[in-house]
Amino acid sequence: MIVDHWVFADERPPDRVFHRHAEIEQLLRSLEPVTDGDRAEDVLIYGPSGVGKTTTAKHVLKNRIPYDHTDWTIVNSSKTRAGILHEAIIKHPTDTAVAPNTAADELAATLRRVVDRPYVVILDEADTIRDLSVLRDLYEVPTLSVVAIVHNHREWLARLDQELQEFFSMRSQIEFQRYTTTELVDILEPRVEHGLEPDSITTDQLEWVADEVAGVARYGIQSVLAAAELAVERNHDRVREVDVRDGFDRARAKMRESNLRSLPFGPCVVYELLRLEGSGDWIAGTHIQDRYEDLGDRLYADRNQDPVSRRQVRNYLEKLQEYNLIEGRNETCWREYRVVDSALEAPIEIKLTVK
DNA sequence: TATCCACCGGAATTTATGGAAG
DNA sequence: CTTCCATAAATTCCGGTGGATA
Repeated sequence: MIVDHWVFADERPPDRVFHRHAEIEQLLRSLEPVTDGDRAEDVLIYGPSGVGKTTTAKHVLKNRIPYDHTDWTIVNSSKTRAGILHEAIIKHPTDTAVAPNTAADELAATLRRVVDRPYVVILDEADTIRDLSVLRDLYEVPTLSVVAIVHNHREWLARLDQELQEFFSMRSQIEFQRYTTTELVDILEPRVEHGLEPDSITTDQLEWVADEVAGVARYGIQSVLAAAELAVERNHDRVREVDVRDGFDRARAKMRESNLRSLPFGPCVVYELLRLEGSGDWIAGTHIQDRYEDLGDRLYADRNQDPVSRRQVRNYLEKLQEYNLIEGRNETCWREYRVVDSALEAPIEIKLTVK
């Protein structure tokens, strides 16, 4: 049934980009000056997750711009001013060596010195950048241009200071909308063709998946894989309706599980506390904080760490929500939480002694 | 209705850690 | 070894909120 898992991996770029023609053309127009060796126009790309923003930007830079005209890179692991400048320097083809703890001003100077022809820096997940003044540093590099990729462009622009805000508002903004069902089917089909045996899954079933995942490609791809996996486990010779139906849950569960595994010990403790105390029911935020305080050192008994403050427990709860592991309700006072999947255990062991 | 109080979460500040340069 | 600069995590501070109490 499944002939190639890699086809479904998040990191795998698609063979071609579907249904982003208008967006590609618009991006190309902004980047056009680089073919004459000039600085490109800066671009703001926005839209929800999983709709091809990063994929499209990468595709355009990689395949649609002649390489001998332009250097480019994608920056997404760094969230601070110095981190972004550092990444932009070391990823520049001049291979400049620079220490990771250099002062930010110095990094900005180095970048200005090193870049002497068009250089496009893609700022992926730019809404998570802490210090947006880095945009000014980048702007002060004569031939450097920025492609910023964000979820909410209004919020992002609001965080900029007056001058930068005006600057970016004047530049081209490209909106990416959710894929329609038929568009998403076109995206799923080549993966199915290369990743599964022929006739493993019907077009109707793909349409169902595309519809269910509301235009989010990543979720759709994982759902197809999950359905195929279930079919294999159940000895079905092709994907059946029940496999598709259960595939959605499995896909979500897998995404949650990998999220949970990526979290450090502290948030895991709070997660596990909430899971064991609540068994799926809503629990007052204060109660979790109380329990955490009561248990105190015992939670960290076999670790070289101390328990953290109540405030930090609240930060953990917020983080767990971002990762879709828990839900919260009541915005102001009397906040309550519950785990999304009470069967999902954190990869740690804690003992809940007397209540 | 007026006052009180616990809680939430934003923002500023401190702490822990680590690499590089002097 | 000490100093400098960086980051991420944690703590401290505090204003807004809204139920509780008199």
